[in-house]
Amino acid sequence: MAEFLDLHSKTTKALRALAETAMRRHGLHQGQDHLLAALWERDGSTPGEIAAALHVTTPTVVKMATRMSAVGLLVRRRDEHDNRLVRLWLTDAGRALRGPVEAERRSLEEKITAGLTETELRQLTTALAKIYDSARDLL
Amino acid sequence: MAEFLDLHSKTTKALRALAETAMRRHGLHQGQDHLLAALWERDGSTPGEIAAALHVTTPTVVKMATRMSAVGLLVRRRDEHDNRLVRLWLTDAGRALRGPVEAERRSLEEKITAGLTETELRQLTTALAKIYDSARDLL
DNA sequence: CAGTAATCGCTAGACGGCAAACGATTAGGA
DNA sequence: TCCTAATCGTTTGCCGTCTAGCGATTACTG
Repeated sequence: MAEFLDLHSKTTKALRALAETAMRRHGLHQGQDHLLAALWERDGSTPGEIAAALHVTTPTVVKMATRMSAVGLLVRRRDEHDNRLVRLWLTDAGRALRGPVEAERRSLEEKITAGLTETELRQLTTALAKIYDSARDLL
Repeated sequence: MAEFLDLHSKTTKALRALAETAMRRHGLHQGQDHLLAALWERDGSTPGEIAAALHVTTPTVVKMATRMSAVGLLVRRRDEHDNRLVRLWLTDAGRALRGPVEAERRSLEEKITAGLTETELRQLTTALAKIYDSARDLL
């Protein structure tokens, strides 16, 4: 009964736990690395843009930004031309995490996929992408 | 950069959203169907047992049980022989959801995997199981 | 040009999830 | 037998996530 969904769910929880302990080593909470990644890619993005990039709602980004701002990873600043907008800017501390965090993430991916051959991994990625597309269509 | 992890993360969010709207049709919140499933399988389980079955911590089950008890899906009762234990028992309302919820879950699984051939689905399941095993080992 | 509509970020409140600490009960050993 | 250790459920507090609703600013339209 719902074989794939159950397996996916279990895997998700295990991967989340791994990612969490990995990121905690750098003083981050689960998901905060993704927010940072968005800023590493485009510093000064707005909460709305980041939310779209992370497949998350705006309030989620707002809350995370507040906490991350409190620990000095980024700063909030209103846009000069459009006063509705807020832009998030990395601090030196936020920028400094890029190397270590990206390495950590690559390392995790490698460990996780170590048991698969190249072919298996390619097939897995392709099939999972199809699942993702189906899910998006049903949304 | 972390190709598989990113894809998996996106897919998880999409599937979660789908499962949530599906279960909301039956008045349930995300994950509550799993707790019910554990009781359908073995009514009178303890929070600890359910937590283990769901790959979740005990406090999570306790909170969910409190809410689900408030809406009349189950009842709490202390074990007669061991007063440390609490057992969760389904109400008629909780039992009545089994058919519809299981059908909903099967339907979702079918829709999600409709784009894959039998072979692709089998390969996907096998590969994902390997990922899961790797993750568990690293935990 | 004025007023309405659209766009944004934010707050409030709820839920699933976790770790840590607490209290009560039972089991086991000196 | 009594005292300690193990076992459980629960509480507390935090984080990520969502929906709904609010307030402010900008854009558009008559």
